Amino acid sequence: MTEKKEIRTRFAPSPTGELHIGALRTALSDFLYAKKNNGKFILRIEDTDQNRLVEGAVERFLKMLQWAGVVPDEGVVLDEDGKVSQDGECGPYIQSERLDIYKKYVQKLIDEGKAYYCFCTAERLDEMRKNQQVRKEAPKYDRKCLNLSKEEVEEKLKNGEKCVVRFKIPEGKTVFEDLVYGKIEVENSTVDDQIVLKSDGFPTYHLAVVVDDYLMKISHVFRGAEWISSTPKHILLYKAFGWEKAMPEFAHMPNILGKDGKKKLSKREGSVSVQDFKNQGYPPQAIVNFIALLGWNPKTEQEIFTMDELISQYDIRKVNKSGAVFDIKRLNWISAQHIRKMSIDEIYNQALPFLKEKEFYKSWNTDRETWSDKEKEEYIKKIISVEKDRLEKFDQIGESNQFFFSDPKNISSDDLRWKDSSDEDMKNNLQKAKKVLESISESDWELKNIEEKLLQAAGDKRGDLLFPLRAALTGEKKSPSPFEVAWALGKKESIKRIESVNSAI
RNA sequence: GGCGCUAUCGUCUAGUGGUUAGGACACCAGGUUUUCAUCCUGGUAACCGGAGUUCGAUUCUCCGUAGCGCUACCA
Repeated sequence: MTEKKEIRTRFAPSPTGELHIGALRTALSDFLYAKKNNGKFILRIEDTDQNRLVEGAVERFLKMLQWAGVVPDEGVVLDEDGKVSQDGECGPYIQSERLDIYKKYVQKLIDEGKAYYCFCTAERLDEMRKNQQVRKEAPKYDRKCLNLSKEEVEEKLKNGEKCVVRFKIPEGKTVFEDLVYGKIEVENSTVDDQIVLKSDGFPTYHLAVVVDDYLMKISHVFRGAEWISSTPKHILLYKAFGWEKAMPEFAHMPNILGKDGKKKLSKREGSVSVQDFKNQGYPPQAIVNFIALLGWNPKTEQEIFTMDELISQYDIRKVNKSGAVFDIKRLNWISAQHIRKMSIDEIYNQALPFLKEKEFYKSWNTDRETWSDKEKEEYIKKIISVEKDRLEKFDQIGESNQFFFSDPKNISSDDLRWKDSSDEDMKNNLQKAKKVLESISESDWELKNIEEKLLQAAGDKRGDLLFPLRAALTGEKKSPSPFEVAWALGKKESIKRIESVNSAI
């Protein structure tokens, strides 16, 4: 008989800065839950504090969500041209454009005696709180203005006295079931008569969030744990409006903690904004995988997830209650796993912007005037396939294998030496390696062939042949295998490098 | 101070009224490998404390302790 309620989740950030990694996690929960249940994921902007607005923040939020693949279905979205726009039946989705709506509902509360005007000055409130502190009482508004007569209120309003509207918290006890934290009970007497409408005509968060979630038919509210103690205010507001039946489910998410394991992850310990992680070259899939696993864990022992796998397996009810420390080493590992699973083309597309910033790339690039773009691309892709299993994030591309982009640095015979072989042996072996490589035609210049031929020539004394070759090709004490390096470098360059080393020692 | 919440290896976590308390990251040691990385094998390492309930508590209850959050005309 009862129709199943449509699942509608929302992410409702304040445009006061960059998208925090913790906020992305909340948004991800919203997104995953909506997708799993065939629902809608809505983005609303909560800009009721006009003093803290940051220029361009909304657009940057949206861009980061898009990067992460956490894209809203409704509300404030990016249009085809990447411009901020709004889409949906329940708009506007920006709170500063909904002032009339809030005023109407506040008036309703006042008319029904559930809210009242308050003309107290900031000074008086400060004084009051100070005294309460001294008396070791909970700081709470003393309801002075609740006793104002109708005439007094009208008089003051007529005189244009500055005022706010407060919600009159009813007596009793508020109990609710949080999807993550379970049952939470609060005595209403410990809750302050919350300001719902500020003197500048803007609502506070508490009023706006309730009105909007109701009007936008939000079924589930996922938000940070810092909102737990405010939730009773919101529930009481739903009741005051008579919207109990439409009340959403609440799920509060524990904080992501910094290294000390106590405080919230903060700027002083490095990256906190999604933009920072993007700039460092983490693939978005890795960030999503990592934050999904922070405070949550599937039944299986699986560690690496695609977005689709997360959608089918993520369960908000299984999210942990305690905060989780952000462990960058684990992120790096997860990131490396994702990069390994990517195709060469995919890595190329994502890593190229990082490579282009590198000095060693820039000079290599200018030295390759005669190369076509296609030749360059092919070369870079070969390097990527060599580095693929060694990469944690895209900005590491080329970094530890710069010999691909410039001549190897000068190496001494000791750098070439395998165990205790003599200089003479090394020279002979380099000659031998060179001959082997020369015997492979350009069209047969494949990794498999190169490896096969070299191993054949080396017999059971692999190090004698391969170590000097590798060192000659790279000029480094450590590097990928000589097969891979020779293959990526190409026949001509490989032979050239062997020759130049051979004549130097 | 008041209110609320939390507590398993260093970290992310699984788990149960009786388990050798499991996995992953990190770390350490071996092995494979021409070096590096990968890969394989092994290892170190945890139930915050105290009572109570119970034949038996990491698990249930209470009390501590510690930490976090809220306590704004911020969200």
